[in-house]
Amino acid sequence: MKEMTDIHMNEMVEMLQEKLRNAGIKVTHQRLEIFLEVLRAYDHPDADKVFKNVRKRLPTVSLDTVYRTLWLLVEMGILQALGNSREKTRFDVNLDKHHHFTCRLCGEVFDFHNQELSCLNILPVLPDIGKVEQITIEIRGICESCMKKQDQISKKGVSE
Amino acid sequence: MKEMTDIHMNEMVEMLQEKLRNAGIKVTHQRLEIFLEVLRAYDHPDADKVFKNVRKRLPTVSLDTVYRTLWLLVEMGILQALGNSREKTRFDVNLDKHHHFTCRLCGEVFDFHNQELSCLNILPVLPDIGKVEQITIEIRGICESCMKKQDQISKKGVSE
DNA sequence: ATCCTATTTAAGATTGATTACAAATTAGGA
DNA sequence: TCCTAATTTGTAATCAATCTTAAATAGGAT
Repeated sequence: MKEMTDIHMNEMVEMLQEKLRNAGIKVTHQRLEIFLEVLRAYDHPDADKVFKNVRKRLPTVSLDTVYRTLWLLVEMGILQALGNSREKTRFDVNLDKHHHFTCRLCGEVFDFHNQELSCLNILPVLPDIGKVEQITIEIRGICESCMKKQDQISKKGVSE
Repeated sequence: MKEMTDIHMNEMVEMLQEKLRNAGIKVTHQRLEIFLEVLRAYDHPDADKVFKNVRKRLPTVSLDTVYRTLWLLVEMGILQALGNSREKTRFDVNLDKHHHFTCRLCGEVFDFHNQELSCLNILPVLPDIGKVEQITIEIRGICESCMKKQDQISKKGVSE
């Protein structure tokens, strides 16, 4: 799917090294190999698959390092994590079309309605991909109540 | 958030009873109480929260029953499960705007681009809710390759 | 009301992903 | 090169969720 020349890969790894250095984070061969593995992957590998493949080149790498590195790269905006499997499954009465806003601070989930989202016109069949059965739209951010709390804290910090 | 009168609740419970009976599934007070608990909840509770609250009324209910019932109701289309916490987290190089199509049969994830999705105009601040930081759109369905496999199987079944 | 079967309970074991910890190693500046 | 704090390693723990078994319970068809 994703064509990636060796030259392009080298550029990406150099970019990573620079970002790490700028952030004062050590450039270890583990981190580079783990990043390379995700780059190289045609699919979207899970942590265990990355672990197994990196092990072929670094036989002593630990699963822990793979997890820590992957999430580090996500925090740095270099990778993205698909799905929200770290959260517990929540259950909701299946009423009319509505969407969910999850606060990343308190974890609360709020319903909201949005004309544009509800009227999304996704073809029932995506060419060359498959048949669409379900569209999930999840919005994440900070809820009003948590924003107010943050404001109060930052005001306190300034006034002191 | 979700206003639900007692009358409305009764209607919903009757609807559930009818659906259970039509499906030949026994109407137990456990199932009704668990459904009622999700109905009553202003938020979107996880299984453990449902369990703890139902226990207040049915002190002997087991966690196992709560899980079984919640997923039963999801299968019947009466509840929906938020998030995909049953799947492992996958990692992807964070390139340009693209979306993901997950095949529910083989689990493969495919990238695709969609003008309409990429140009979605969500307000950065949802009134009365909070600040938007991230929009995730996940499409689920059956990929081409799995559809072909299914076709072959059904043709085989007919020709025999 | 009776009977058959689905369902629930209880308590524990299991799975599978993810994270925590102490000890050993290493990157990178002085 | 040396030093030190950051990082990694290997193992063990955690956590949600599921399964197991056997016994008890309760729907609902007749």
